[in-house]
Formats: sequence, C-alpha cells, structure tokens
Amino acid sequence: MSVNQAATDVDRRACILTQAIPLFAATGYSGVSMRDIARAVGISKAAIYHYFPDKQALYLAAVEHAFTDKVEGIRRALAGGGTAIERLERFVERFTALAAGDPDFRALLQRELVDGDETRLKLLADQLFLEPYEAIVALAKELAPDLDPYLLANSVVGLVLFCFETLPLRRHLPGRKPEHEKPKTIAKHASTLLVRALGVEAAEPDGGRSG
Amino acid sequence: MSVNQAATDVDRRACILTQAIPLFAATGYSGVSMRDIARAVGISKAAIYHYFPDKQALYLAAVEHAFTDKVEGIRRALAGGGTAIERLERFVERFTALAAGDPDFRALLQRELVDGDETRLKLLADQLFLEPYEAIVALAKELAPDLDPYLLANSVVGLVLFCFETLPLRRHLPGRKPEHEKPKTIAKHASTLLVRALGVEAAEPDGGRSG
DNA sequence: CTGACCCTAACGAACGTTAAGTAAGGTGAG
DNA sequence: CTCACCTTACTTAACGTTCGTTAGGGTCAG
Repeated sequence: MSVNQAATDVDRRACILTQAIPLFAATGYSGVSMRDIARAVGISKAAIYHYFPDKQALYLAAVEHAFTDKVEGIRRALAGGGTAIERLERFVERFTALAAGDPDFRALLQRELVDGDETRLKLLADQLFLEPYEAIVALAKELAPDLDPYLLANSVVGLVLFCFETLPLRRHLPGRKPEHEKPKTIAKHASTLLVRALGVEAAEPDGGRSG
Repeated sequence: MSVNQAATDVDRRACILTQAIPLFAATGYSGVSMRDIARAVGISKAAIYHYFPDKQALYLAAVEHAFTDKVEGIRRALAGGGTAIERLERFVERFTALAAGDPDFRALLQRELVDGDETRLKLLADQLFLEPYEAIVALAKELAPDLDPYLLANSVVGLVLFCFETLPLRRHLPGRKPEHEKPKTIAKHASTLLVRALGVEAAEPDGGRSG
C-alpha cells in the first residue's frame, strides 16, 4: 500500500508541491532538504528529480503554486460594486480571512519578502501580484486622491498582514487576548482605522453602535 | 600583522558578532555557515568556538546584540512631552529613521518573526521588547480610548515596517518612485494616515496645505 | 521495445563540531 | 634574571553527518 495520496491528487507533481509548501513555509529554503520533501510525499529523493530539475526549481514552483490560488482569492475580494469605502471594507475582511486561513501562504510571503532574490521577486511581481496590486492602487486612488495611492495600497495590505506577522511575538507580550488572533477582530480593527482616516462615514451593515 | 581589527574593537567576541549580524540578516540562520563567519572575521572556524559554545548561541547573541541598540533608540523616540498626537508623530518619524538606517536590524526582525522558535521569541519579548511595547501601548491608549490599544500599537509600528518589508517587491511593481524609499516620505505617509484616523487636528510644524 | 516512473546506492561537497597542537604572555619559585 | 608552568587565543586537520545531485537499473503500461 502507498503512504501518500498520489493517485487521489491531480498527479505526483502536484502532490510534491502540496507537501513541499508547508515544509518551506515552516523552515525556509535552506531549512528543508530534498530528503524531507521525499519523506513527506512518501517517495525517494531521486523521484523528485523526475519532476523538477533541481531544488531551486522545486521551490519556485512551490511558491508559485501556493500564491496563485491566493491571488485569485484577492481578485475576488476586490470585485463587486459599492462605494470606495464599502469596497475597502469588503476587501479588508476577505483578505484577512484569506490570510488567516492559510498560514503557509503568509509564511512563504514573509520569507520571500526577506529572502527572495531579484529574479524571484520580479517573477512574483510580474506574473502574480501585478493585477491585484493595480486593483488595490486604483481603489486607493478613489479613497484618497490627495495621498500617495501606492503607499496607501501598501498600508491597507500591511495593516492586515502585520497583525499576523507579529502574532507569535505578541503572544509573549502583555495584553494578549484570544480575540487578537481572530480574523474578525483583525479585520474590524484595520477597517476602523482606515475608515476613520479615509472617510467620515463608515458602512456598517451588520449592526452599529449608537454614537 | 593581523588581518582584522580585533584590537580596535572592544574584543574579539564583539567583532565576531558585528561581522555575523549582516550575514545572518542577509541569508538567515541556515544560510550562514560557521566558515562564512570565520572568513568575515578573518579567523578560523574553530576560534569561534572559543567564544560561543555552538552556532545557536552565536546566532542568539548576534540577534540580541543587533536589537539592544535599537530598543534604546525606540525608547528615546518615545520620550519627551507634548500632546498624544505630537508624541505619535515624533515616534513615527524617529522610528522610521531608525528602521531606514539599519537594514540588518529590519531583516533580522523579519526573520525572527517568521523563523523564531518559542524560546527565542519569549526571550526577545521579555528582555528587549517589553518596555518599548508597553510605552507604545500606553500612547495608543491615550490616542484612542475606544480602540484596542494593543492592536493600535501594532498598527503604528506595522505601518512603518511594512513599507520597508515590501520595498524589494514593490521595486518590480508599477508606480514606483524614488521617494517611496526615503524615510521622510514613509514617515509622512504613516503619520498622515494615523493622524487622520486618531485626531482631527494634525500638528504640522513644517508648513501645511490649505483645505 | 519504448518510455514514463521510481528505486537503491553512491558521489563529492559542505556542514557543525572537536581534537590536538602552538605561539604569546603572564606568574611564581629558585 | 631565568626557567618552568599555566592560561588565553588561536591554528590546522580531521571527525561524522547531511547536503544536492546523479548514475544505473528495475517495473509496468501502451
């Protein structure tokens, strides 16, 4: 009997990527050996070289594989109508849920930001992040014509992601509450901050405080 | 004659740390070998073991060494009087300058956030970040009593740091301007956003727009 | 038979770490 | 003063392990 679910997956190549992603996310490129990946998949090291020319190519494919799904999710989070503020709040909420639901994606992104060489970052920028980035920038232009839209777009994403980035550290700092880890709380906080900064009138469809 | 500046440094131990920090910042723990560090210092690998029991201890000492100076800088950035908004703006400006001036610190911090195990993060939290964190949280409480001060404190720091984190990626995305890399621009953007969200009246000593 | 798929076994290189030895400098006894 | 002795600070050389990668062969469907 086989140890893995190769047959149930699309194919072996996809299975290798699926198994490699959490490993690379957890300990990074140099922290994962071909042996580790082979063990996770349940095949020999040499078998991996049947699908990928070397470790670098496997890593790149894994990162692309992990990011493409998410980029599609971001695109959807940006779709739809409403005022700029409404679209901002919808994006923040969905993007937060997206980030919360996939720690591997978050870790890989963090690692690429700090570790990625020019080639890889250029590839990620051109092939994956370009479209959603421009969409967020367009939203930012609508939200605050007097602010730099590129920096604002970056801040919107950063307000969400940085919450997750610092979570393992903040767990050891005072004032920690369980709700700080919940996507709802994070999205609400980021939304509130942004809406206060960018629009006087906030859209609160799910019940509002009296004030 | 000696190849390094051991005598000019406080001592060899400090020299090893000084040389190791940029290496660890650039390629991470597993990306740097004891041979690399020894070569950078100009001594043999074995000599390092005279000062540090193993690689882990050297890495931990390097991280602590790199962070202690910065924490002192953050403390100073938070000192001084004025209104809460004024203190916020001063902190953002100085913290941005601090982060901009030391890419190694930024990289090491990013790496620890994504890579640091529980032990190391707990140590960093208790021994280094506790005091400045509480100070920023206290400031956040003043700024917006109705918001979660811990999340707000995190957002203040994140608005600055995330700009630097994404810089290597944004270099390959459209809309890139040289001023996006300048600390003045980053600080101004974060300040503007925060002041708009947290206080109606912004303190703008260097000339204000009409509006 | 062919080609896709996968194995075992091994390659050389690099890894963290240690053993053993040495040059330099101080210290105390004679 | 000098010689033996110890410690400090380092060296070279090697330890065993793990690394990425490959050679060579086996199996099985078409």
